[in-house]
Amino acid sequence: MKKKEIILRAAMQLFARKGFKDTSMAELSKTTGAAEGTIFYHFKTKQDIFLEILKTAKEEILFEFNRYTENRQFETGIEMMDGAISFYLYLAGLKEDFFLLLHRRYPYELAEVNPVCRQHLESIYNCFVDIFEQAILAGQADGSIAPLPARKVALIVFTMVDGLVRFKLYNLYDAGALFNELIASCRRMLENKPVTG
Amino acid sequence: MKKKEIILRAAMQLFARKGFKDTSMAELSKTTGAAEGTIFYHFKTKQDIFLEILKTAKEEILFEFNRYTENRQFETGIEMMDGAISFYLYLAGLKEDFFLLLHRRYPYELAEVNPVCRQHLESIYNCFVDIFEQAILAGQADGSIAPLPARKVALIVFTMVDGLVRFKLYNLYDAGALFNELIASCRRMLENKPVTG
DNA sequence: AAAATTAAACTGAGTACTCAGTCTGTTTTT
DNA sequence: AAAAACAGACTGAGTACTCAGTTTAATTTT
Repeated sequence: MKKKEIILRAAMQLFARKGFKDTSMAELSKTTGAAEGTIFYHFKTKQDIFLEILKTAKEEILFEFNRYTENRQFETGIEMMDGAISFYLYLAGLKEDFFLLLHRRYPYELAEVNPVCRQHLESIYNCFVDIFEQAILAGQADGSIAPLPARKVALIVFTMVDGLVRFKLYNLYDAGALFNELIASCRRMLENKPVTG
Repeated sequence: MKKKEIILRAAMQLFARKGFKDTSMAELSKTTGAAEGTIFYHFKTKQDIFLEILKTAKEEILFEFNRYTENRQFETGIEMMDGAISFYLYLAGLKEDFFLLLHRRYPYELAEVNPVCRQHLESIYNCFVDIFEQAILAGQADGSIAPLPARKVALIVFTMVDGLVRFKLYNLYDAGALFNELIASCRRMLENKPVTG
């Protein structure tokens, strides 16, 4: 593995676990074995390291998302939603450091002044919400999901699932204990209840 | 207003908007008009300022919660839930800086090594989740809410509402546009559907 | 009521330290 | 030998916190 990639990976871990500001170049140099000069040879600034992490992660998530949608077939939209929630939680476990980073304030503060950062973040979030929206639209087509405003409800489902991830990352509650109830709650929220009579 | 209180209020605003680490004592000194020495006369360390902010905020939230529960009467548990959600969003608007602070990583990182911080945070979160749980229990007593595990579902509702607050605070989506749909989604999730036949 | 005493609040220059980023030079690759 | 990659000492700005001393306010003594 090239020094540049070693630096990127270590920086992602440190920025996620300790925060951007609380990670010094000296520390990054020490953990990677690369001299500080080497780091600044590959990246112009500390911020540039962060932006490249975000770009790489975005591409990896889009890749994982495509792999997920390709390999799965669901009977109904509501089952697709179960799968989407599971996928998000699976991804949060697979890329825990990145999700930790996404739950820090730094990316959003940078996004307010840096359009490149904003675009990366938007791509990532749109990708996530799209997953849920597509499940809802599919469910509405096959009749398993009620006729609700798809995008809005997708956002609400996203806040639920992402909130669970936050609980887990911040060690607030045992997120695993809530998983089944989360799936069941989503079903009650979305399911089509045919009007009788 | 005493210097000490001026310092506390300014520190809350700065810690919330800029972050704990990114707020220097020099800046706090400048915005309050108090010399740096004065700040350290009133607080032993920078961290102590944060802990006192948390303690004060906790007391204020408990006070607001009591005022809320005293002055309201609801017909059914499900209506009480609507009120609880509105209360949370109202509080998040009233004490925006504090909610910004609560959505930073610093409090939770400190909580992992500082038991006083952890206890303050637990009191605050338990208070919030209690509000939702009480509504669910009331609704189950009067038959308006389905027999679900009250605490777990209360946590899920909390993640939804707090997620909406996060959207608003981080300027990710227009939270106001989701309010009505959030209330409706919660109702679908909780409502008792009597079995016919 | 004026003066003397005490205590609390406040000040800002100073301290030791950390930081991102630079500079100069060496090694490795082409 | 030229170019790319690497190394680490160095810089100057910024950091939380200290301390010796000053100002202000309250209390006691005359």
